Amino acid sequence: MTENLTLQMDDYLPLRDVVFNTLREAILKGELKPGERLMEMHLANKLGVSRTPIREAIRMLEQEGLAVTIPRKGAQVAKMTEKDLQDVLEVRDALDALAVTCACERMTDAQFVELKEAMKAFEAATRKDDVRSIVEADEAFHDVIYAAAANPKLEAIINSAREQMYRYRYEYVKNPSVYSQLIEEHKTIIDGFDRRDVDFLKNIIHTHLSNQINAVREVIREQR
Amino acid sequence: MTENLTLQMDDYLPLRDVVFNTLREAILKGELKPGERLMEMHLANKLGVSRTPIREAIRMLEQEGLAVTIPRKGAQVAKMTEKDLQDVLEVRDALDALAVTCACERMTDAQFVELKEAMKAFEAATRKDDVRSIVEADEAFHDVIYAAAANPKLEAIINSAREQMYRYRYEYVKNPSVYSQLIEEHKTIIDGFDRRDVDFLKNIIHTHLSNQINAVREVIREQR
DNA sequence: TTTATTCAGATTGAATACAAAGTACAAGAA
DNA sequence: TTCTTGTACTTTGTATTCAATCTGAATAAA
Repeated sequence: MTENLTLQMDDYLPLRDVVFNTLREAILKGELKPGERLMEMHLANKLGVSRTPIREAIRMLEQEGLAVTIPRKGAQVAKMTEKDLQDVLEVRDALDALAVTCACERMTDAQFVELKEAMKAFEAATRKDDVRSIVEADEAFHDVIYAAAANPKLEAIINSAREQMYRYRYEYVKNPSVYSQLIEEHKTIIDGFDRRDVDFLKNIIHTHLSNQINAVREVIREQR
Repeated sequence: MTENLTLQMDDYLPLRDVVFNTLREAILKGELKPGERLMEMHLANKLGVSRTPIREAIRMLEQEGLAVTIPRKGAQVAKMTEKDLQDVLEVRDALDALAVTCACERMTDAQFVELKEAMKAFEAATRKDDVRSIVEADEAFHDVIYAAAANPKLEAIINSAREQMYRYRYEYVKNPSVYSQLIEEHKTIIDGFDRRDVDFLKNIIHTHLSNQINAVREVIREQR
């Protein structure tokens, strides 16, 4: 359990949402580790709220696939097996293929500019060598593509899919040797959009994803 | 030792789950209509429980996309616009394509038999002319395919996607004139699996899905 | 008439209280 | 020793309570 779980009091947001965001972040960043128990009283004390908003937040995490509850035993941070990872990546591959297909058709010039800027921001983040900003910059880059796909439902589903592997992704990005490769891939993606070459893009995205498998797989192996 | 004390402790379900299932069913069957308010006290009285499990169930529905909550105003059954439907179908098309691709590779002989049986069950259900059993039989048919894909994550994501349009689907299936078409399509799908013809299957599934669009679109238009 | 304003009732948000079940561990029996 | 079993303690499940906020109708003001 992490020592400094503190609530980000973005007022006028119900506590359940604040708690949800806090726990979600903690899980994705690895502060709450897979298999770790989510005890209501403990979290309530830690966050200075009652059990009620904690419980509601847990129900939400559960539905997101980030927590698993066993009745009368409590919740814990969801674990992910290698098979789970494989499965999610299979899905993301298909969804990302759809996303680039849509984005290729629908991306506006402004969004293309945005994508190039996100690319630069990512490059800058890798130079800062701060894992958190790198992950966020990468996320932002892909968000531009998802937004360009102009399909909010797709966006939501991709987000829930990628969320499930993001905890492991943090570990992946911790390794500076992958930075240059990621930058290269992002550049190639921009090139693909420039030429509006759907098949090329699908390929790149596929590579981009599968490159992550082995590294993340390593992390999962360790955790057992 | 008492050998056959079949303790069904396993089927104990917390009230929140019972409530969740009940509300979910009610929404999918159209008993709770899009836009209808989900008032905690009201539901609590109706179901004979306190507000606590109701609130937790609402949080779960929310995460499933079946309800929308406005802080301090309450929850209501999620509405779906035509655009939403289009978007979800686009996603389902991609996911179902993945599902048949995987299923084509991985389907066992036993599962193929199961599929043929699900087909017969569906045909039988259409003869009974009971909307609920028809929808369930159709669901079961596709479940066999999803199971054969051997990817639980994919299954879960497809389920959440199709759940979002199932309420409208009920309306679609109410029209007996589509029965024969559905039966025909199911037969063709079985044929495709028999020949292990992925491209053919993707095509059929695509048709199968897009056939639903107009009918469901009609329902959505009416509701405004 | 129309527009503010106030206030009571309705409804949600959060905390607390109590009940039921699970867990851990020590004492005693085999 | 090892295995029960009883018991105190934890933790979850559900209900209840209290507080905050919203809604809408009645009233007052323009």
